[in-house]
Amino acid sequence: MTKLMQSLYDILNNSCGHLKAYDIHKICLEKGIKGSLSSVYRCLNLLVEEGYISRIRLGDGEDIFDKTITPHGHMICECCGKVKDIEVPNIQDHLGTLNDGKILSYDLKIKYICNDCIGGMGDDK
Amino acid sequence: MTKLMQSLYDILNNSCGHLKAYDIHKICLEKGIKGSLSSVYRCLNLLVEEGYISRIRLGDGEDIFDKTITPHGHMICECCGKVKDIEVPNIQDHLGTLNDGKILSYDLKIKYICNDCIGGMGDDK
DNA sequence: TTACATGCAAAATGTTTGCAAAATC
DNA sequence: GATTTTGCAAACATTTTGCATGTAA
Repeated sequence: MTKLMQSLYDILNNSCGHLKAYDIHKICLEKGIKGSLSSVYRCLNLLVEEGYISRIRLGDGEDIFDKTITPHGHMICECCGKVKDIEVPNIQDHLGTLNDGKILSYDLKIKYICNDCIGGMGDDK
Repeated sequence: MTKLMQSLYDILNNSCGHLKAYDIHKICLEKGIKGSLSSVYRCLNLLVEEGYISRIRLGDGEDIFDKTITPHGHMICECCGKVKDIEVPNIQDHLGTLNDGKILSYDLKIKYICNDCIGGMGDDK
């Protein structure tokens, strides 16, 4: 675990938990930690490989890196882009009934409009 | 609906239902339908916009285009890459209990190893 | 003859890589 | 001094775009 890797890991863990590589890089610079975007990618990938964090492909733009490594779902607000983890208590049961092959992992992705955006309409993304 | 759009739509509908733009383009050429890859993308996007097909970001490489437009889950075999639609009967109930915001759509993605790959081990992707 | 569909090449995007320079042990 | 780790720029893969050309009503 290199110094940069440790810094990136800390940044992600002290955040909301869902950051894009670009955001992590920006926070780095703000904190005075130097590291190029490519190094950030490189280190994040290492962290993923070693199981410290996970990487999620949301579907529209960049991937996000997630401090949570256990399988879980994500709700993505189509309006403000916020990402929220969700528990998916029934999935495991459901998956248990599938008798084809061996499950490795799963991800439930829900697109929605969060209450903030419904309420305070107007603050478009 | 242009001629190319119609052809692409037909190709997708007469297939397993999950194809990459690249594959669709290849099938086009094989069938003697001329159309560049960029036109294929352009037309597929139009078909998506107009609700005839859907587009799914699997997570690793290219997107796939799906003839099924109703929300459903996908099982992706990590070994051979095959994609299988799955019913997710309990999800709807579960989503009903979330009282934050308004659900637009969802996608459950399950990575697994299919029986074919477990059985006939060796035919690596 | 006008509008629209297409092909081509170039741009855009997000990410990875090769290699030399720098930092670390 | 040897072995990482890094920065930079270039490569990369997938997808989109601009514009000139073609096709068809």
